[in-house]
Amino acid sequence: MYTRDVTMRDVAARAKVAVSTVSRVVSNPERIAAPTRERVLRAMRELGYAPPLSRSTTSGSVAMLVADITNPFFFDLIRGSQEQLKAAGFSQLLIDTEESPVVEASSLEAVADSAAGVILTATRLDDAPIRAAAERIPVVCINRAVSGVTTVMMSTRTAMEDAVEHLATLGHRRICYVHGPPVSWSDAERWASCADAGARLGLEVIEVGPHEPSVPGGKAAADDVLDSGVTAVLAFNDLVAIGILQRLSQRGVRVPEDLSVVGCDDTFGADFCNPPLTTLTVPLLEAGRLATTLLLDKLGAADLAAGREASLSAHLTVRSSTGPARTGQLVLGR
Amino acid sequence: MYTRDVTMRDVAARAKVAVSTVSRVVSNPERIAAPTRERVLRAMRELGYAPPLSRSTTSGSVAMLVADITNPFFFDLIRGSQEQLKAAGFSQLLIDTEESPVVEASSLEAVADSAAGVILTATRLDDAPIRAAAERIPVVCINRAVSGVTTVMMSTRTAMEDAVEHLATLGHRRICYVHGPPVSWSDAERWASCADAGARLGLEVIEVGPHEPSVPGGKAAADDVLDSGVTAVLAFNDLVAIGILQRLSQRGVRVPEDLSVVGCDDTFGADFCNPPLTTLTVPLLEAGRLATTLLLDKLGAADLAAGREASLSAHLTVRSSTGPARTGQLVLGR
DNA sequence: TTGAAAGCGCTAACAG
DNA sequence: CTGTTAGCGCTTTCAA
Repeated sequence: MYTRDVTMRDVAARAKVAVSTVSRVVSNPERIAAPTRERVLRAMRELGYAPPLSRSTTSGSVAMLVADITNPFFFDLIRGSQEQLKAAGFSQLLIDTEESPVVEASSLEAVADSAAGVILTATRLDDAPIRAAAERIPVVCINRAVSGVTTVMMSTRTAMEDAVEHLATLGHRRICYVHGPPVSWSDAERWASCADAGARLGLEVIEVGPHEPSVPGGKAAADDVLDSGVTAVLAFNDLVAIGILQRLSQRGVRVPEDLSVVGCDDTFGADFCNPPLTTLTVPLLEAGRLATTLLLDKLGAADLAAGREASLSAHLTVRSSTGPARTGQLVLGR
Repeated sequence: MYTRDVTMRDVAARAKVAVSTVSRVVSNPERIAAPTRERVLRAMRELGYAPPLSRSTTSGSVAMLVADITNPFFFDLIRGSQEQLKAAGFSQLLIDTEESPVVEASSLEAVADSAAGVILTATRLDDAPIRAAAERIPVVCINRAVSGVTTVMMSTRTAMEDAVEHLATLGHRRICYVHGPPVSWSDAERWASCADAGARLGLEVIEVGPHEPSVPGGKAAADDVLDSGVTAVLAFNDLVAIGILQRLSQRGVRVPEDLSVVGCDDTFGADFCNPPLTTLTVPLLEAGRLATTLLLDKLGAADLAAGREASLSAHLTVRSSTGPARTGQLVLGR
């Protein structure tokens, strides 16, 4: 009958006080004399009493699920969200789903009733569980369209096309794209952009992968790339590109003399790796900010001058709020 | 009187069922016929009913607080902890304290009653709040000694001494150490190691900083380093070292011809930056594992074959469990 | 499968 | 500052 393992009654008995006193120690500690309070707290510890958790204490937080906390791609998404959360007085719970839909599902389950809302970034989940979660708790997705769920998309289409065009200008006729995770929306969009631009420019575009979106994944991809006999490679992201660079260096292939390598996202590492990487910028910070603003809006916890008009549509493509410079720009190796 | 904004009674009325039915929908959904369940769920959504949170749903998680989620130093700490948590069926909550004691304190406060335990890594907090937290919830620190609180320390003393000796062998007579955060235990230990080794070998060792333990921090430090007229620099960590490398490259200073740079921690980026970085390995993965094992031990949630003997002491220095190779080893630039 | 009702854990009003 | 007590939210037993 609604029995807990150890109750306030037990604590009260051990501390020789009334239950109400125990109750007050939990909710209004300052209203209780220090010695009595100490006695009660000690009894709690000894009995292992866990006070009831009021939703208010725990719901001042918003969870952000990321596929790989070790992937710098997520850094600015995290930072952008943090900014907005801090301004609204919320705290951030980060969860690494380790690129696993299973871990992601159980994590989502776990935070669904401890956080006020959830931001799903580059989720590996099917539509169904995402919709199910969205019924229990406010959800915003980044780079994943699910009907009925608010979504922020970062398109890299034009930048990808610029990159392919750039390679064509350099004289490349046969290039390849290294796929990331099969379930990734970004991967699909990036591949489509490559294929389209290649067709338009009369280039032969080969597919390699899928591979893990990580440095080891890139190393694995490098051998496939060399076998394919292309002269340039576009990688799903910078991590993969860096992995390719490392493996090529091991095998004595020179970049860019023998092979051109282009990454994507312009994340941490792209600017100081060797040789410097050509990559595409993506408005990560802005996307993190916007997703969070949209979520806070759902929670009724934001004033939201910015981002309001965007929230009118459930599906939207982020555009940089700081001018056109940072959106999907091609950055040549430095 | 213990009133909630919206209760099961309200939901029951709207869905035209008994409260007990609503209760069952929350705790045993499968015991309720699908149509009734749908009606109840819809009423919940419409009224904004939030089911009571049972501790069990929420306490299957352990929080790890990190000073900067963007700092690769924490990657293996996170991964090591994850491994152990997964094995014990717990989930991980990551919190970025943004190098701020204020944010850290409030985050700690926030998770204290939503997580089963907390791991504090490289905390910027004073002893008092750490001890206070440890009274409410099981706490383990990494790289911070607080009496009465279980701690895992990663000493880099011998590796640091090796590094200084290595520089002396190369002929350097005047070197400097770039400080990280003033409150960091690691910083104090690293500086002490440098100073001792320098004195022993008759080198002049200059202090620079403190600087932010980040790439921008390293860039800022680089100018101070050049002004000091040394021929070699040991940085608090790899991020700072990489920042120094970048700034030196901008100013046309060659590494290692004009100036030797040594980092610390052998983190992501150290192996592919340009020029390659000489750095020190630290048993991060093992420390993350051990700290987590110790915490799970406190929770009575682990079988713990490994790490048991270590837990006998509240303060301990981690030694690599995978042989001597990874502990505090000097890694020359590749 | 569902409802009625009993009873538990907890809080809050009130008295001292 | 603390105990008594009424009463709320919720779960669970029991019966249909």
